[in-house]
Amino acid sequence: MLGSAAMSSSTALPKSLPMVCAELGRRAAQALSDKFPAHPALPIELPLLPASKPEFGDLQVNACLQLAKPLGQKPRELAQLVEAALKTHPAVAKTEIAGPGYVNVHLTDEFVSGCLHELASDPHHGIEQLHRGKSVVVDYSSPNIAKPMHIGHIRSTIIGAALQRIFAAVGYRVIADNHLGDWGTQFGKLIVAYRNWLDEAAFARDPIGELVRLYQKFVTDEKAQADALSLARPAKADDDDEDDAVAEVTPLLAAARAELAKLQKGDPENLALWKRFVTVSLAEFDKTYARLGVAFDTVYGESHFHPRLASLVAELLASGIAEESRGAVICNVDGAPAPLLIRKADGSFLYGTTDLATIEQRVRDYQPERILYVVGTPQQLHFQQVFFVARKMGCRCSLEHISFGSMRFKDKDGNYTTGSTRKGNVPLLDEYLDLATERAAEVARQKSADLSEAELSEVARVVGIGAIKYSDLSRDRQQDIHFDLDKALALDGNTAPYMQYAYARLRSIARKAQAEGFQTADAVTLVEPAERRLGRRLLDYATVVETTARTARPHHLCEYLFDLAGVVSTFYTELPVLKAEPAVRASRLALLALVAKTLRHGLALLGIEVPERM
RNA sequence: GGGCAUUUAGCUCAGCUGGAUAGAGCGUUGGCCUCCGAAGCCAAAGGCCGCAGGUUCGAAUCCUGCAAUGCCCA
Repeated sequence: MLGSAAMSSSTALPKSLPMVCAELGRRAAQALSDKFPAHPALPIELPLLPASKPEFGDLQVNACLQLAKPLGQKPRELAQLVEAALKTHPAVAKTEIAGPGYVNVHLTDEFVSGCLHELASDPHHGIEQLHRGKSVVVDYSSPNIAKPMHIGHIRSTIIGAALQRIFAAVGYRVIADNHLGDWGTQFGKLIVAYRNWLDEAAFARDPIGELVRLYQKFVTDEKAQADALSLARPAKADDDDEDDAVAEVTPLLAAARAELAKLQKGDPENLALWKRFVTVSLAEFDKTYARLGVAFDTVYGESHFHPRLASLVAELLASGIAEESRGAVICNVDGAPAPLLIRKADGSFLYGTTDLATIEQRVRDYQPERILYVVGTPQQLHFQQVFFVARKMGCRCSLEHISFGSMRFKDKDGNYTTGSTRKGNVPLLDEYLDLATERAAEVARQKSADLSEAELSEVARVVGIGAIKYSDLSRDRQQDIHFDLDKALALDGNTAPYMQYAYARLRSIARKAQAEGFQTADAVTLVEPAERRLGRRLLDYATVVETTARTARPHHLCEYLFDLAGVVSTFYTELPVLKAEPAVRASRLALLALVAKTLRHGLALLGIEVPERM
């Protein structure tokens, strides 16, 4: 094996930040293992981290502090070995040992400039296609048939769609699946209500609205029947599962159960009605998805898996994964407080049963490396159970619950409470999008008087929808969301419009340059600190996208883009571009073009469009 | 009762596998448009990182206990 002196003879400059980090990390590790051969504490590659402050340079090595004890050395002495190995690398301008044993690395401007040049022509924008040949399933949105999408659906839809694009950007084959809630006990009620009380005109105008009205009429009328007969009813009158447990039934409930049983046996008339509910609901959902720029690869609703459930349960019983308990079929789950119920005593199946059948199909059809469920935190136990059983069934892929917190709404007193669709204090998704677009239009009319009416409405759409998406994506998923309509619709600060504005300004500068016939340089020259900082920051993009994909946390990308927009805003207020001397101007135009490209690319991954003018 | 999360500036939130003096946005205060777009830029004030122990060269980050809040299961 060659020593570190031989390794440093390589002359080719690496072409990306991840590449140089890997090379430096190997060199540093090599330097230490030359001194301490085959020591177990030594890794193959020391991690090179981004510098925690600009004055510390570009990269830093902290590992000397950790290795000091196992190697029995003083941290600073190890740091000297590492520093000596790093400072001869062609991409390194300067190194220094600081504090108790940090090694700070400053990269050369030539290296940064070379990476920028590479970036400008790279179709993947510097993002390594590390996952080519692997596939990932993203299960998201999943609204219920015959119910409108409300604001609670927005997180799953927007986060899921963003992950769909982000995974594709790092090379995965992505299968986005909308696992529709299209099968359940509510359809018995809906069929009864539809046959008895349908208002054709209302249904033609607003099919989901009419289905909701019918459903609600069923619930109130049934409740009235129960009261008249003095029958006890559970407190949660809207919970279909609760109704199943009711022993003394009203005529309406009896009818609903009968229709449900017919539907489940494949009665042609009921099946046709059910299909109608599905079709009209999907048509409505598709309108909303189009507004949001969301597109699925597959829409396998729960009903798709229904034919498989009985045999699946039988197989699980036969293999001993499931067992009978008080008439029901359950799967015990190690470490969970409760087993997974897969068949009730009355013979009906549950979400968990469908979920297992779904995993089975996905594994068979796609052999995915990962399956992600973009579903709220309340489902946590459920997924813990389902994943455990799926693994017992032989599923080897990574099953991940991409959870997010519950929505809490501000009430009249300014306190946050859990909203309720039934109380009607939860905005419908489409109305919310309308509201945001109107708000954006007001601002646009005020700030951009020179735009035509057509341009204005396009800007309002892009900015309004973008603001909504960003307000969801920029928060880490896990926590509850304190939803404040005014804040969600705000267009200043850490918001999509801030970045869209930066983009529009960059485009404006580029247009003027083109009109003047100014040249854009082939390569960027970094002279001023603000230039250097901006160029350097552009190189982080690829790593950020990779981190975002790995952790499935889009807010990392949001944070980066917001920071980049801030850095470029400072740049163009501090430094002249069009008025700089020609050579400097050409370089800055190239730099800004790259920033614009990065902003557009990153925002596109989040599903946010950018306006050329606003 | 059992389980899972959360607690960081007045408010809403970042803080990647432990690393150098804890960061944004909003709000507050003060500057900047005869100069490529003020939906912008610059600056200031504002913190026992829930509390108490522990682990170590080093803890907002890891461990234990406690408290508060939220959710799930019966």
